[in-house]
Amino acid sequence: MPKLWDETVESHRRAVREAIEDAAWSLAEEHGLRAVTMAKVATAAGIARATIYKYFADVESILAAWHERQIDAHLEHLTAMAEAAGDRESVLRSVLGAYAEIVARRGPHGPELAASLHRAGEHQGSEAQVDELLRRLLVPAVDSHQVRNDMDVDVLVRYCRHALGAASELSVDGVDGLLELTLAGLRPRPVGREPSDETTTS
Amino acid sequence: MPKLWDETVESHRRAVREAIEDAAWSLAEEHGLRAVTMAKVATAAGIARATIYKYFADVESILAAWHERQIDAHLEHLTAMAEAAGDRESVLRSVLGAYAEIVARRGPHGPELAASLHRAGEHQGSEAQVDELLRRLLVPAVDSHQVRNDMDVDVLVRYCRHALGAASELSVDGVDGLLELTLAGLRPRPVGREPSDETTTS
DNA sequence: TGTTTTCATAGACAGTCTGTCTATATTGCA
DNA sequence: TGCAATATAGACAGACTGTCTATGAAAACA
Repeated sequence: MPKLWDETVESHRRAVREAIEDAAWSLAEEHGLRAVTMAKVATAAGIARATIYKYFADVESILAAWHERQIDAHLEHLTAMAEAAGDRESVLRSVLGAYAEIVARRGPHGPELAASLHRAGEHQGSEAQVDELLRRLLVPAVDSHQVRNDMDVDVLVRYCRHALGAASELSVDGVDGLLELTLAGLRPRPVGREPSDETTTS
Repeated sequence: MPKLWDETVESHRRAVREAIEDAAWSLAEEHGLRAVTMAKVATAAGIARATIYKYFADVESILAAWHERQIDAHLEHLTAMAEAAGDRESVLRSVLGAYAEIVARRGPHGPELAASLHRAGEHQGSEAQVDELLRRLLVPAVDSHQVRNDMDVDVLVRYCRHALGAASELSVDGVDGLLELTLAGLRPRPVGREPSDETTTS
């Protein structure tokens, strides 16, 4: 509910934009994605329906913008963590843990929204950026043999993101175990042990 | 395009149902979920718009039914595999591998549809059944110490399903590596090794 | 065979949402 | 003060929905 014309034009427009995004998200959260209409968003945001079209083309754009805002904030958090001091092992652990926590916190509604936005071509915005962050973390870890090197890094990255994505269905205390499992998958295979099948990397 | 009245009434209705479902899916695949309307589905299926309402209440129901049909077929396949002869290790491997392959084959459109259907309350239909299958496989494996037992089985199950879900973004040859990673996460921690931090499970 | 039941159909209907376009009013800015 | 940008209510056509007819066609039954 932004006041009419608060201070400067630019800040006003930004305030209205955010009010629209928040209203849309809150409607989606409460009544489901399908129930979000331009008219309801406008009402909830406290503006006229006609006005909303000067900010967004359709409902999807609104939710996509909201989503991007969230992602940006999360990415900032994760990036800061990735650049923090500490040995590679613990940095990797803390970043992956933080990601899992984010996923867990946004709950079951998160994937739903993300998937709906997927198709809108906004795919580049979120997962790809997480992937890039993970890759920057994993490459040196692979080189220094802290993470198995018998695998394409692409696969490692997708594995991490998806495995930790399970946090969306887990309670907060399950997340620790999930992180442990995921990290265990990354560890280099112990050499000279495990006399079963595929010892050679094929 | 089912012929008018083929043989018996029941088989006719089944044929029409499937024609509707297939038409809806093909529209969704081609033009996106949002573009699927009852009118277009009816036209594509070769029936009148009014008729379609005697089979399905709305677009979501149609896609949900299509999805369920696919899932059922896949689950049958996986279940057969799970009950096949062989040691636990290789059965687990083949079932997980088969699941990953299914996910990879349905491509990037799969998660999109599944997520949209999620919210419709159809959640019970697919993931839960996969989870149950995985659980039946994992519990004895945990008991016989072929899979780590320091973790809630629930977490193991979610981990498996999500990690293998990464196959949706991978090419077919990446799937092998993904399976390897996932299985590595499941293996019991080697006792008495790894003198780093968390040696005790705590 | 004729009768009855089941189904498909076209068309109409009100209701909702969309996207656009007015004319008018308000506010910031120079 | 005047100009440019914005917000607004209202109107509008178009699309989709869900329901309801009346009509006809095909199948099932006796």
